[in-house]
Amino acid sequence: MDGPENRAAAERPSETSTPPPDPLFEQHLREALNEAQYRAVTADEGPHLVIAGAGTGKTRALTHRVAWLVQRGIRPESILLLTFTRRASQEMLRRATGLLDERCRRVSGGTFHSFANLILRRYAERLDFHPRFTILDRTDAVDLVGIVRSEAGYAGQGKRFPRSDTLVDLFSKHVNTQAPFTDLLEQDMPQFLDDLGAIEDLFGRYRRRKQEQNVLDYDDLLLLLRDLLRHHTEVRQELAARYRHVLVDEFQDTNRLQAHISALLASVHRNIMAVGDDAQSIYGFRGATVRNILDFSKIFPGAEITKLEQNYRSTQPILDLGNGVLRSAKEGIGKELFSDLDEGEIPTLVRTPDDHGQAEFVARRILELREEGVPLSEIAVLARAAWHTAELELELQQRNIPFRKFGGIRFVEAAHIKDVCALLKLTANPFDGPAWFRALQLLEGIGPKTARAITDHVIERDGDVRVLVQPKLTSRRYGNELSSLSDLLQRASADSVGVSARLEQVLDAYSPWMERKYDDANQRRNDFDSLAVIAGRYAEVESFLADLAIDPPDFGRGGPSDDQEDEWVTLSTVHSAKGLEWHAVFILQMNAGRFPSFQSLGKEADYEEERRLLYVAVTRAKRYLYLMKPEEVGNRYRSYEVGELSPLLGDIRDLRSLVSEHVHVPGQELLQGDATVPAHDDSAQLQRIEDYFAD
DNA sequence: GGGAATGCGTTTTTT
DNA sequence: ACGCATTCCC
Repeated sequence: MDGPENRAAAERPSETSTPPPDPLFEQHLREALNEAQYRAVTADEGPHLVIAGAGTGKTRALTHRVAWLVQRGIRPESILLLTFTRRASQEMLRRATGLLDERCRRVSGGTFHSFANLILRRYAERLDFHPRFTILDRTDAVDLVGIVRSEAGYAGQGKRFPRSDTLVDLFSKHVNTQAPFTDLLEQDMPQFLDDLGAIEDLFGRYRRRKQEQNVLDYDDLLLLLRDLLRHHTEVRQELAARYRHVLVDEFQDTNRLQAHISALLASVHRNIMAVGDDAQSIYGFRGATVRNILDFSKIFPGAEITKLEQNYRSTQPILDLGNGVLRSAKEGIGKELFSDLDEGEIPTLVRTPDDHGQAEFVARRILELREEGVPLSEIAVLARAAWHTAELELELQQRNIPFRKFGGIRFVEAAHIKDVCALLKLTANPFDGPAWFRALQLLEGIGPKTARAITDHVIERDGDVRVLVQPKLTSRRYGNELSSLSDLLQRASADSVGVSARLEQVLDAYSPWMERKYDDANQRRNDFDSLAVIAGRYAEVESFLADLAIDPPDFGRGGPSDDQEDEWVTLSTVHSAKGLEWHAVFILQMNAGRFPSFQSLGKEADYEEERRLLYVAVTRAKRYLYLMKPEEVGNRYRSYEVGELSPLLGDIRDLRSLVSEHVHVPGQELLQGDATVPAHDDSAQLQRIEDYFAD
C-alpha cells in the first residue's frame, strides 16, 4: 500500500532515495537477461533508444525495466508506459508485478490515445472546451464528413469526387504527417488534384463542425494533447515533472505527433526509453514514420543506443527467411537475427490450385498438428487483409475447428452496437451530431434529410432534448416516436443513473427500432449481453464510451459469451498479429496483388512497407511456417484470376534454399507427396462451370 | 420534398 | 457488402 512513509521516501530526490540494490533481484536480472538486455534494463537516467529485432525479448526488457525502476525506489505512478494497445500495457504490468511486487500495478500507462483522453478531460477548460466531449470512431467520422460533404454540394456534378471514407483517410493523413493536401493528393490520388480547393474547404467545415458538437476524432486526441503540452507551459511542466520516467513501446509505429508528445513529456527529466524495430514499421498509412527512430539522437543528444539481436523465439531456418526478406529491403538499420534454436524444419511454400485448396490444406494441417500435440492456441493463420480468410472460415466451420478472428470488422463496429452507442452518447453529450444523426434515423419516416434538420435544431437549442416534443415536430407522422426518444433521453441522462441502468433503459427503448431495422434482430440481441458485462465495469458512462472507441474489446463477432471453447485457432490480419507469437503460422495468399496488396504496386514506399509486413508475419512463427500460394485466387465476386507468386518472395535471393516447395492436391496426402504432382488439376475449372450453370 | 428501393462501382491495414 | 447516385413512390 501507498503509506505516507513510502510516499515521502519515493519523492526524495534520486541521489538520496535510491535504496541499495537488492542482491537477490540483481542476481535474478543477471540470470534472466543477456548482456544487451541487462544494459537496457539497468541503464542510468538519460535518453535511451533500444533497437529490438523481432523476438529478441523486447517485452522482457521493458517489464524488467519497470520492475528495476520500482525496486530502486521510483514511485510507480511517476513511471509512464506508453504502448500500442492497452492489452500490451496490462500484460507488461502483470509480468512486472510477478517479477517484483504489487507496486508495479500502479505504474501509469496505456495507449497514446487513452492517455490523451485522460489528460484532455482533466485540462479541458484550459483548451476552452467541455470536458464531457465524446469521441468519434472511424464510422462516426465518416458519417460527419458525409454530412458536410453533401451539404457543400461538391459531389454529384457528373464528375468523380472523393467519397467520405476517402476524405476521412486523407484528413487523417494530413493531420498525422503534417503534409499539405497537395502533396498527399499528388502521391495517392492525383485524379482529385482538381478538387484541392473543395477538399480544403470540406476539411475546414469538418473541423468547425466537430468543435460545435463537442466531439473529438482520434487525431484530435493527439493534436490537442500536443498543443496542450506545447502552448501551456505550466501544464507541460506539471506533467513532465510528474513522470520521472517515460517508456515508449513500438516506437517505430509512432507518428510525428506522438514523438513530439513523448519528447514534451520527457522534457523535464529527460528520462525517456524508446523501444522499437525499424524493420517492423507497418503503420505508415497512419502517418507513422521510422524517422522517429532514426532521428532520436537529434531530439535527445547523447542518447544511449542498445541493440538487441539475439532471437529467442524462432528456429534458425525461420530467421534465415526473415533475414532474407529484410536483405531485399531498400533501406534500414542493418541487422541480422540469430538464434540458438538450430534444429527445425525449413519453411514450406505450399502451392495449391485455388483458394479452396488452400483452405483445405490449412484446415487439415491444423488437425494434424493438433494430433502431434500442438494446441490450437499455438496456431495462427495470418493474412494481408481480413477478407482473405473468408474461404478458410467456412472450411474450419465445416470441420468443427474452433477459431477466433482478429482484425477486420469488430464488435463495436456492428451496426446495432453503433446504434446503442449513439443513444448512450446522447445521454452524455447532447451536442454529439453524428450520434443524433444516427439515432434519429432509427425512427420510421426519418431519413438523412430530416435527421440533419432536427440535429441542427437540437444543437442550436443547446442540446435541450425537449425541442423534440415541440408541436411543430410532434404533429409529423414520426411525432410519437420522437416523444419516446425524448422521454428516454431525459430519463437516462440524469447523473444519478448508473452506467448499467442507463444501458438497460437504452436497450429497452431500442428494441422495437431494432426489430424494424434488422431481419436478424434476435441474433443481434445476443451481443447486448457482452455489452452489458463490459458496461458493468464502469462507474461513468463517459469512460465506458471512450474505452469502446479507443480500446475496443478485442473479441470478434459473437462476443465472449459465444466462447464455449477455451481452445481456438487464431485468424488474424498481420497488423493485428503484431507483438504476438505462435508455434505454427500459416500465411495466406502469397500472390502478387494480395500480399503485397495491389494498391502498393508501383509505389515504392508502400511496397517497402509490404515487405516489412511480410517480415513481421514470418517472424511470428516459432517452429512451423507455411507460405500458402494458390495458383488461382477468387475475386470477391466469383471471377478467377491467375496469381503470380508474390514479388516479395521473388525479391529474395536464394529463395530456393530458404524454403522447401510443396504442391498440394486437394484430397491427397498432405506433405508426403512430392513435387512431381502436376501443378494444375481441373477442379477450379469444374467449379467455375458449376458456378456458371448453377443459376 | 424527401424517404425508400434499385443499381452501379469499389473494396488494405487501425487508434 | 457497402457507399453513393439515381429512380421510384408517398
